[in-house]
Amino acid sequence: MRKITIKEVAKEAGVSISTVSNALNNVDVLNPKTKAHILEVAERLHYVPNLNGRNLKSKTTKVLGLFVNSMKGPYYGTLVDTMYLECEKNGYELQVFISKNSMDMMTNILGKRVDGAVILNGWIGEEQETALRKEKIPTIFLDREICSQKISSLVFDSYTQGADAGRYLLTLGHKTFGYIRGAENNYDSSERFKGYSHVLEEAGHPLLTENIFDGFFDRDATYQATMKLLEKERKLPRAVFAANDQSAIGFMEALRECNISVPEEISIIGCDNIDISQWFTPRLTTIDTFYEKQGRMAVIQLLKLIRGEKIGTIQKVVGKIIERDSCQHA
Amino acid sequence: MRKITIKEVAKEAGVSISTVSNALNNVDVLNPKTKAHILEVAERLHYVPNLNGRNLKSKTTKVLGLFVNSMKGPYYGTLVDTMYLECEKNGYELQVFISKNSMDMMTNILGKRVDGAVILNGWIGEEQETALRKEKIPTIFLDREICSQKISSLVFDSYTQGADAGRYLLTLGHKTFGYIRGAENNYDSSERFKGYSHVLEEAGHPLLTENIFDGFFDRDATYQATMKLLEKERKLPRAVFAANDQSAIGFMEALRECNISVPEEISIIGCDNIDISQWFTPRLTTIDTFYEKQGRMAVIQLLKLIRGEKIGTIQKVVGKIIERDSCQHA
DNA sequence: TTGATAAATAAAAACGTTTTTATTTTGGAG
DNA sequence: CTCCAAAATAAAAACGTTTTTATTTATCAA
Repeated sequence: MRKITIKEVAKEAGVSISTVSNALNNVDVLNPKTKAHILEVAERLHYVPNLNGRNLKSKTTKVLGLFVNSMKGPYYGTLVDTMYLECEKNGYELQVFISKNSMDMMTNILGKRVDGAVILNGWIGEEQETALRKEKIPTIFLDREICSQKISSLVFDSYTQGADAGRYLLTLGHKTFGYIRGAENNYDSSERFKGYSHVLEEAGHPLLTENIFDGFFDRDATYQATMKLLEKERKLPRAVFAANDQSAIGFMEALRECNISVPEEISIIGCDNIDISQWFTPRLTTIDTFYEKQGRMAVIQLLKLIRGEKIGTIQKVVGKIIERDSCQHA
Repeated sequence: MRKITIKEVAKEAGVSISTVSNALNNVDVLNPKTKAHILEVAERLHYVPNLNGRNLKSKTTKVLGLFVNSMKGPYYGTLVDTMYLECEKNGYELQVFISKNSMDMMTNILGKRVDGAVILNGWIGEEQETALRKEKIPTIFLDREICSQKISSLVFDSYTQGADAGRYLLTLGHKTFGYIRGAENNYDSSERFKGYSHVLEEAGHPLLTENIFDGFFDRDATYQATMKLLEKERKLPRAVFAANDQSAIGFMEALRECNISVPEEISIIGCDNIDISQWFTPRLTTIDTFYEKQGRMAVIQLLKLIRGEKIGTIQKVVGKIIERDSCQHA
């Protein structure tokens, strides 16, 4: 049994291939009867169009691509699922491209495998940015602020989140502060740091370098680092802001292990409001970044760029503090 | 500035397009000097091959596809990341196709967008299965047992997992048992159920219908369902097996809310050994399903099918009980 | 030098579609 | 009937590659 192409369908139905194509893409130029007949034949032969041929000629794929270098962590699943929902609503497919090297990513984008791209944490540099700009590929960046005709940014307002966290802890009367930072060179982590430290500085309680800890956005890494820290018997700050909830939780786990009680001895506020933060004991005070919303907005904005309804902009999603049980007055 | 195709590169380099193609795909039939020159020109013009054209003609994509209907939950991230690693090692790309309808999925597979497919939870039926078999598309199923020339299954030995859980709880001397099942019609959930209930039955302590609870593999759903259940003041079984860790944790959270202590009043064993199970209090006794291993094995097996080195088989990954703090003697 | 062979390059065909252009068929008005 | 326009269909071109086949150029033994 040979491979069924549009040619076989045409032959079997006794029409030309262009007529089959028209029937398939419901162009309403056909006699309804012929169309029905062709569709019946296609169905019977189990014809499935070759997407490479189709996409090559039509220069469109109806696919949006999400480009990431990993899927680990509670964040991605939600992001993908909300993006999918919005794509489906608009007749687009969603495909996720995993890649730790920016070349594969660029090949897929510039090689026309998608109509538009959402880039989360490709380690892409100046060169790739300009390539995307020049080729006018509709693109949304989730991890940096850049914008051009076909490129939009949709980032968390991380600076303000940091500032809010700082102000909140100050309101509670704390005087010594710590920060658990995320991955190096990460936009969100460094913005949160800037906002946080700026507010503390202004209030006359600057963040000391020795109180900046590494968490890498990771629960386990933070746990390990904190345990190591605690071996040294050094004095900890009274209030801590973690760059994300996972770090906050890893931190609290280490503290619990060492019988340091939260929030009595240390207040801690996280960021992201991931599912688990409301289940942990003590329930984690955190900043809701509305990251489910981000996925939806990214798709909506990307479709506008594709359709040419809008040119690129930089949008910032503001967060909101969720008060729970991990912070208390000094 | 027009779009750069292989034709532009050929003209600029003063050679034919077939020569450019040869240079690009490092076929070693070219004069090294010409090849270097062509590569230099391609680089300078920022040439990127159109993947649709390439894949159309060459009939291969060097892409493996993972087909799922959702990405939520701690399981997927790990699966994807381990699959990616194995793909990369073998010169393949990994792309994840999200889709809640089986048609999109089939279009992508039969439409030749991937060289092989790993199917996790497409709701695919008889018809799709035979289509895949007939077309001889290399495929790995992670959610059912089927096999043919180009189709392999790689499932958890869920029956044995269930039986092991049952035996373990029996060993601890328990007499009344419960089961928190997963999504309806789910292979793993029903296999675990079969193994579990069979062992209990044989031991003379059959699982009562009233002690089968709905968890849908979901922490929150299980929590809600359990809270509802506890309103009724009915007697709970002394030992419970949950179809996955998330359910186990949702269950324990509800119990804690109602001041029922684990493991003193109820012993509970989960399944999967997700990250969080070792962090939860009490630390969850569970069955390690080695699902990171599954991702790697799936890719390895799929590549063998693609290369024609092997024909389809059904493989079962056996699990192992991890004893922690959520179970104790009756 | 010549001729044969190998090496290097070019030309043409093919992949499976959609799109553009051309042709045939149909349906009325006169 | 005949003719013309509209409707329906078919033919041909195009999309950007790789692969197959053909041609040119270089190499070297006689």
